[in-house]
Amino acid sequence: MEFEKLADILKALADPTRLKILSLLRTRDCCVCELVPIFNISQPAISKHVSRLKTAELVRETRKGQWVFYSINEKRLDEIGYALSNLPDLSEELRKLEQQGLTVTCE
Amino acid sequence: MEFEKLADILKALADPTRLKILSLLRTRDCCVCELVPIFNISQPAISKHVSRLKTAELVRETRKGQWVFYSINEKRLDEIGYALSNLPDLSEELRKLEQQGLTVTCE
DNA sequence: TATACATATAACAATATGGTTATATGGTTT
DNA sequence: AAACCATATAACCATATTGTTATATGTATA
Repeated sequence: MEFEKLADILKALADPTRLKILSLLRTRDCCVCELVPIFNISQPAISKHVSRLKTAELVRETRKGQWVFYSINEKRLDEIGYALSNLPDLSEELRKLEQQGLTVTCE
Repeated sequence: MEFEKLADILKALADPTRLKILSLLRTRDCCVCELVPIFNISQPAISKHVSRLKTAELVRETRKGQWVFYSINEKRLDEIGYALSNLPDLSEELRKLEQQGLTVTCE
């Protein structure tokens, strides 16, 4: 995964409210009106948080009557964990740097 | 790991420049003056990025003469991957919600 | 159809983020 | 001591983030 895209998904994860929402969704799918009383922020704030998670494909939504239920995309979460433990090999960049004589040698 | 702390570390990771710096450090330790020509941002910008990574304990620094070499803390990175795949169980919170009659049932 | 409820969007404010240039600090070398 | 090089910090700016309140939209129901 490219750095820009990985960074975007990490930004979606990098908020305590959104992490707690994801944790809650591990137990079961929830709709916005269930999440609101758990946090002390407004309904639009919760709505924006789940929307951010949806954009990053960390959750999916399903409308059921007047409610919209959100579910966690565990696969996406594992994908990110994997990407972090397997960051790309950039030794080629460092070799180029060396060819330009820009590396620091220091025994 | 608590949500606040995990979010802080994820914020440190959630930037393409910092992700690339971490990738470079996988190959070998680097000092700031080696990183600067790889990116087209200023030396102080790079300095602030590595400082952010250091605060999150994602890198460690070692002074060698006039240079400061940064090394990756792979353990920390794996820790985060693990935390993401094992978010806490908040079923208790949802049980409380149910007792308050705030859950939505919808067959 | 009118009303009610759940969710999303708009407009705004305060703060955080990521860059800049200028300058200070720490260590090396002449 | 003076000059030099690497790095960090300060002051600043533009933009992004995260919350607010007010309002629009979508669906169900009296």
